[in-house]
Amino acid sequence: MTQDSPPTRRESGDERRLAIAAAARDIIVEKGLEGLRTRDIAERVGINIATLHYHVPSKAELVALVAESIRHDFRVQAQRNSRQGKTALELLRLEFADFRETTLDMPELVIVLTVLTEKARIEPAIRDIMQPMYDHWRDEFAEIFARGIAEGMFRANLDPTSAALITTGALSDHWRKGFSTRFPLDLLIAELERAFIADPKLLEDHS
Amino acid sequence: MTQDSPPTRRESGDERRLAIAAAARDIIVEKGLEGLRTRDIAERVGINIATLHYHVPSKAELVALVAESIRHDFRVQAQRNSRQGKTALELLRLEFADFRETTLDMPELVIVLTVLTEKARIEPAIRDIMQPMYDHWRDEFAEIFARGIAEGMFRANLDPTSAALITTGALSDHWRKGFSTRFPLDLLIAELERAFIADPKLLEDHS
DNA sequence: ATTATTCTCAATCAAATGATTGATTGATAA
DNA sequence: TTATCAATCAATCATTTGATTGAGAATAAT
Repeated sequence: MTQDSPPTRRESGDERRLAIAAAARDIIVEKGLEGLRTRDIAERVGINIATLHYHVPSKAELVALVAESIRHDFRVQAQRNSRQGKTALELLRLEFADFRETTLDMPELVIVLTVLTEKARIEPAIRDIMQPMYDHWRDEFAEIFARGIAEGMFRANLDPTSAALITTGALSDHWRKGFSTRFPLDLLIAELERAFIADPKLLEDHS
Repeated sequence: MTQDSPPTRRESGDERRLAIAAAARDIIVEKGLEGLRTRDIAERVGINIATLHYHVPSKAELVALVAESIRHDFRVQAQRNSRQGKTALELLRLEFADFRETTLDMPELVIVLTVLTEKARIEPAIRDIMQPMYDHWRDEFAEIFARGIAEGMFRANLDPTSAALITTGALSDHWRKGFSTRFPLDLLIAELERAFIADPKLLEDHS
């Protein structure tokens, strides 16, 4: 009776909230935000509904919790590779590599991001969390493009912000439509490079 | 008593279904798909819930009806301008103009499209309706790019499908984030042109 | 005029759903 | 040891919500 699976194991508040967020994300991936039920989350975590409400008071706060967990995951992901002493083109390729890794390692992350982005349109609290994520991503590209123009590597008539929006838009859209025919990401990225580079001869091929 | 607003004016089945779809779309824009309630639709149309169910048997069919109505609107929109005897660049600009018109005239249309695209991830019946729309849009761009390369107007190293995905992705993403800082669409489109054109000198400016 | 069909509603159901209550258990500090 | 707090659950509430029933009008067909 002592070696059995712990009958009433107790988790700390933070652990529980993490588990709740994870379960909620799983369900959002499976059934979308409409199909998200507090009962289902509680069941998946293995706790009572009342316990769920003890840790996360309302459903609105639950969705906010999920949004925060997404933001956290992206922050972690964004800090994996060093950005020191690299040319603009190298930085651009680093961004592309990061994106490829993320979509490969955690495709669900990207689905939940999409769902919450739509929710952000309606719920200001969610918007306040999601908006800065996109802004930051876009600004990163914009800065890379600006530097690349100064280096003479990218087109002189390139508008950094527009190019950044095109890039993030194309990448977002690519993963968003993961359900449909998955076009090779590498081809898309190669075309993006050609779109912004000053001279094709500058494009040494990279593995 | 005869000039008054008709007390029990009867609509034909088709008219009612149109009104129901329109009301549903309004509510989706306001509250998202989660906030879509049959009662709210009935109230907005001015009919009883039972009457709603008479015309549209279930909620699933209701969402499908909305999807169909979206498809219909896009079909109509796509056939406004003639595509006869135009160069690839002219065709590309026509596509851009169509997009600009649509997002200006019916921004809600685009919101509902986004919502249903997410729904399509989960619901095969909706996917079957939405998927061809995106495919068609992308193919249209791809064909324009292919022709433009043959004409020598677009870059010789351009991959038509990739370029089409970048274009539709960038445009989709732009309207999707309508809630946030609305970056000028014209700047985005101008950058897209520069990204695919063979020689900047070929870009005569257009009003 | 009579019949059939289409359209409409008041009333109601059954299930789902977010949330609360009141009590219990384990850990922690005094 | 005892008082306090954090974590948990069974039971239940109050609405919400998609859907149905059964009956009655308006319209069209014969």
